[in-house]
Amino acid sequence: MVNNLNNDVIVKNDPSVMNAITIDCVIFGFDKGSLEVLLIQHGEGISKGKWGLPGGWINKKESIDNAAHRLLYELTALDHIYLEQLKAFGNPDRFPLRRVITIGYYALIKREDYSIQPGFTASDAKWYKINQIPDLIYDHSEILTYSLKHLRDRVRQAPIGFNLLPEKFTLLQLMHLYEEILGIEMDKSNFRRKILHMKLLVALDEKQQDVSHRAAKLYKFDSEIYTKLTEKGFNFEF
Amino acid sequence: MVNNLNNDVIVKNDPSVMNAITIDCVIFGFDKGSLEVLLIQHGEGISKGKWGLPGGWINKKESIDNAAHRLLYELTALDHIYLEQLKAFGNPDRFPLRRVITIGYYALIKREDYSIQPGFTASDAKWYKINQIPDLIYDHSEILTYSLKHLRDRVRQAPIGFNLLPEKFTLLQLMHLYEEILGIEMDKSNFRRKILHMKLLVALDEKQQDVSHRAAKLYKFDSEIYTKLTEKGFNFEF
DNA sequence: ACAAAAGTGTTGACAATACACCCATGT
DNA sequence: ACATGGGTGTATTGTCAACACTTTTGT
Repeated sequence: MVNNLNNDVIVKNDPSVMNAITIDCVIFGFDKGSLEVLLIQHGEGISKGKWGLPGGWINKKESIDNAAHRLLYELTALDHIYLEQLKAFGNPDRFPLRRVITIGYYALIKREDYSIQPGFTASDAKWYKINQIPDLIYDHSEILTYSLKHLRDRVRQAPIGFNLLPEKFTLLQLMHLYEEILGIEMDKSNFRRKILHMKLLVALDEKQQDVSHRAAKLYKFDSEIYTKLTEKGFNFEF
Repeated sequence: MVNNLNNDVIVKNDPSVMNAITIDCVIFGFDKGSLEVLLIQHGEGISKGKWGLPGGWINKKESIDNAAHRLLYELTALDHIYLEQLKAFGNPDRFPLRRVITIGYYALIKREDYSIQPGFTASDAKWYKINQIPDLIYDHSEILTYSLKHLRDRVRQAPIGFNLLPEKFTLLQLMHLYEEILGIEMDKSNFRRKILHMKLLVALDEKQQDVSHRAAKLYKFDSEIYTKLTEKGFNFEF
């Protein structure tokens, strides 16, 4: 399932597919305090053995957003994923065989909802910590760098970080997420005040289980509240 | 010069050109207190007489950014323009004849540097005030709406508004620009304090000429200062 | 003198930061 | 009892918005 997404395996002549445009996805996850990216190893073709971003071709009859969702579903078996277009990457020589422009997307997924199925044949899929990324094929490093920068900007201006966490989370987990993504240290007390003051979180009647210290209260993000607040002019900012 | 940019005139079979991807540019200008967009009227083809965004095809050997710059130069004869990619638009039926994906760009130009040359034959190019836009071909309204939203976001987070003003401007001109783009009213005194406090502007030893009231001091934007400040962690924000 | 816009000063409300401290719980 | 993280309180400083006021200049 994974390896049919290697977009250099075959130069497509399938007429139901656009043959000069691909989609590449940067899929972010968050696990044990680290921001990670899902990479796949190409099993065949000119870049056999090398790692790259999961991607694929666009069908003639689907929108590009649809194509991205479809590819993501084919890869992770996850639906209703947070997904946004980054931008198009179009250096004339980015793809060695011929001129192919790619449209970058990035997705945020809850790691708890997803377990990797290793691909067929020689292909492999693996999570890499953001500071331990191997050399990538084509211009995929550039795409990844761009998406990381974009994520850092976005996460400050819209409440999208929640998409990386489980449904229920503690305030400190949320803070650690921000610290990891932004690469800064934050003050516990001030973070609590700020995030609670926004009233985007719903406090649950539940606490952490099986922790070797005082259990923290669990919260969840309420996107309805957020929608209502933005309509009133509220602006998320970190 | 203008009408060869109408991207529906001929379905290109030229092998030196990518034939399933175009570029469309939203070109913003600012004149007499109004935000405006440059539109062109198609002279031939299926959408003859209709207005749309200037756009064109991508040469096989040029990057997409280059293509956008080239098209912009061909259209406005202006060089060194502020230009940024918006995103790709790819609904399967956005273009009536066949599947074409377009990459949107937006540009900010100083109206004083530019005077429209009317196109050949029946084509025309014209500035439209942002709230008097006619019906546009294809999905160009969507692209314009998106770029306007994007401009409003961007202008708050980076000092790009200056690209719409003359080299030398007064603080009130700058404020009116922000008011027009953001659609809000601002306080003169607070605006001055805020913008001067950022120390991005250089006060010139010059004043307005030929005004029938007290002449205001002229300022210019110094992008070097901005670069240095951002390196130190400064963050433009409005 | 007065209109029109330039430019300054003051205030109160509120948010950001730093930091000290107490609380609950498992080992 | 102590380590670990959960959670509260406070004092200081800075920023934002509202608005009243003075200055300059052309007519």
